[in-house]
This record gives sequence, C-alpha cells and structure tokens, in this order.
Amino acid sequence: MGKRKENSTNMLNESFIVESCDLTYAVCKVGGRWKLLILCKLENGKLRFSELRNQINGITERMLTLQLRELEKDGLVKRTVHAEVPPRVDYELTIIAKELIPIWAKLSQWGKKHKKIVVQQ
Amino acid sequence: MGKRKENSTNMLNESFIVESCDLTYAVCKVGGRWKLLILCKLENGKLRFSELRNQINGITERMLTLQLRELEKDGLVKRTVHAEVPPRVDYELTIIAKELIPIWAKLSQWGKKHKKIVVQQ
DNA sequence: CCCATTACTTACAAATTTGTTAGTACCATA
DNA sequence: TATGGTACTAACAAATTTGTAAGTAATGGG
Repeated sequence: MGKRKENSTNMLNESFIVESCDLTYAVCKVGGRWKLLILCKLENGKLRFSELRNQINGITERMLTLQLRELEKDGLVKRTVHAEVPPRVDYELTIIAKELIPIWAKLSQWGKKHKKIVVQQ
Repeated sequence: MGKRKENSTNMLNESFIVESCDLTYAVCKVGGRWKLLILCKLENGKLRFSELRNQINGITERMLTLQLRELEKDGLVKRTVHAEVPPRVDYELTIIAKELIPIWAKLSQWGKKHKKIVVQQ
C-alpha cells in the first residue's frame, strides 16, 4: 500500500510463495482488511465511491481508495469515471471477480459453521 | 502474533468486520504468510515439525512455530506430542480443516487462471 | 562429562499495513 | 464571491506482522 522494498526477505518470501502456490496467490488477492467487504457490497451491482463508504462501517476514505486501487490493479474491480461535476465514479466486479462468487458462498458457509464451533470451546 | 492492543482502532475494526462477515472471518483464519502452505503440506497426512520445516522453503523455525500455534488455536491443526527424546511432535489437519480442501481446489484453479490473465497485461 | 538431536523460546529489529488529520480540484448554485 | 458536494491525495504516526540471531530442555550414546 505504501511502496514495498524491492529485496527485503519479507518481500522475497512472499513472491516465492505466491509463485509456487496458486492457492496462496488467490487468497492474497483478497487479503486486505477491507477487500472482501468491498467485493461483497459489489456483488449486487455497481456502486459509487460514496455509496461504498456509507455502506462500510468504519472505513476511511483513504483505506477505501487504497483497497479499491489494488483491486482495480489486480483486475477484480472496474472503475468508471463519469465526466461530471461534482465527480461521479463507480465500481463494479469484473468477470473474473464474479467467478469467485460461488466459492465465496462456500467459504462463507464454512466460516459461519467454524465460528460456532470455535466459540463454543 | 505478538500480542495485539486491546482497543486500537485497527483491532476494533478487524473484530467488527470478522463478526459481521463470515467470508472475511474464514479468510482471516488462513491469512498468515505461511499458513496455506503449511495446510497444503498436511493435506496428505501427518507431518512432524522438522518435516514441515524441510518442505517449506524459506520458513524459519520461529515462523513455523507461530503459524502452527495459531492454526492449532483456531482448530485447523491438531498437535500431538510423543513422549520421546529427542522430542517428536506431529501435526495433522482437523476434520473442519479437511472440509476446506475442496474449496481450496476451486480457489487454486481460480488463482492459476487469474495469474495468467493478469500477467499478460 | 560432552555432544548431538529435536522442537521449540526469547529479545530484538525491520518491514508492512492501517489509521489520523488536513488538505485538493472541479464547477454549479446561492 | 462564498459555499457545497464528490472523490480523492499527502504527510505522518501507530499498530501489526515478519525476520534475525541466539539461546533452552531433555536424554541417549561415546
């Protein structure tokens, strides 16, 4: 989110892992604090910046911008700027992001179940 | 991994998100740098500490210990200590972790495909 | 007694992510 | 001319994760 060092061990490890494990790669793409929440909000269609901000409790404009920029760079979200004043920008899922939706559903089910089990202890 | 502050905004945001979004909750459980790699290695059965260390390129004993401890606490991995000297400890997936395997397969497919598409650009 | 082996732990430092606060440009409207 | 709304950006600080280096306990074998 800030720039990363080019050759830190941290960075090299991540690169290596992500190269060699498609699963880790996939999870990293949605690994930011707010990313999945954003993507879920977009499941039902386009939303503009302010709509996302208002629907996501606690997110700052800075974090929303940062997370959206990464999602855009990674091809999960499409950003459209309308030439108006005041500005209007909206965001929507790309095709490849939509392919994740059924997987999210399963993961979400698992999460719900797991949460119950672990909390019991 | 170190202790977290009790009432940082950071912490409170995470708690809130994880409470309200089962999907984010699920992804957080495997969100550590090395966790998915560890879990993948365990897919085929038990491994001992040193086997994991040797199979995972670049991981330190400290990180392996930390990640295993969290996985154990979160009920994804079962740890068994054998009363021997030198010590022998092995790790295996729990039932609930095994339920994730088919989902991992899908996600991994998606990752592989996505990696190609994004790298092309 | 000394060494080797295994699975760790501890103290510290570096890197990275997240949050805080205060701006910016644009133009229509009052 | 002053104000307002929208979608940001910049500089900085705090929190968190990850990595480094050096230990530790227990016991069997030499």
